[in-house]
Amino acid sequence: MSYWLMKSEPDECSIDDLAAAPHRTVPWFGVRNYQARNFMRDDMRIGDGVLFYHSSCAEPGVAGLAEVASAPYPDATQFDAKSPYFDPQSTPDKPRWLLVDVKLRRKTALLPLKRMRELPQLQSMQLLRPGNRLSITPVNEEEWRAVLELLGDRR
DNA sequence: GCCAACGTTGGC
DNA sequence: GCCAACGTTGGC
Repeated sequence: MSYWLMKSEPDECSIDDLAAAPHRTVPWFGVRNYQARNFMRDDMRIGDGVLFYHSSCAEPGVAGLAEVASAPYPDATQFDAKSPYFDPQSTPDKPRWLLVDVKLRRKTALLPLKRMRELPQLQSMQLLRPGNRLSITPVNEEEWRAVLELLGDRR
């Protein structure tokens, strides 16, 4: 069992969009970074815990808890010439970009990035490293527990 | 809108 | 294979 933090721009897919999706599940499309892809392709397992993070918005932070809900499979948007995520170099028999489905466990009170930066028990998180841009980062068990504790009784 | 960080591209 | 230029991310 592993844990992850996955960034989503609320304009694209917010925690409420995830809650409203069929089966409260969305394909994590649009990742075009090899490191992030490799996490989905090689390291994620169904049932892994996910911190659903709102980025590029007024109040960035963890907005809910989710889980990995599928094995990796090709991201359909890479074959769609009209999609901003279109990749002309990718072919259906040799897809470059794989994704997993992500399923909501529960929406939480927002744990703002600002607050996360202040909490000593979260300082090891990759998210907080200066210049971190990776949209998917591993979360270790201590960090996961610490975040759960912070979110625990604020349903 | 600025800018730091860093991934990607392409010339050599 | 190096590395400069360029593009993107994302907080502020």
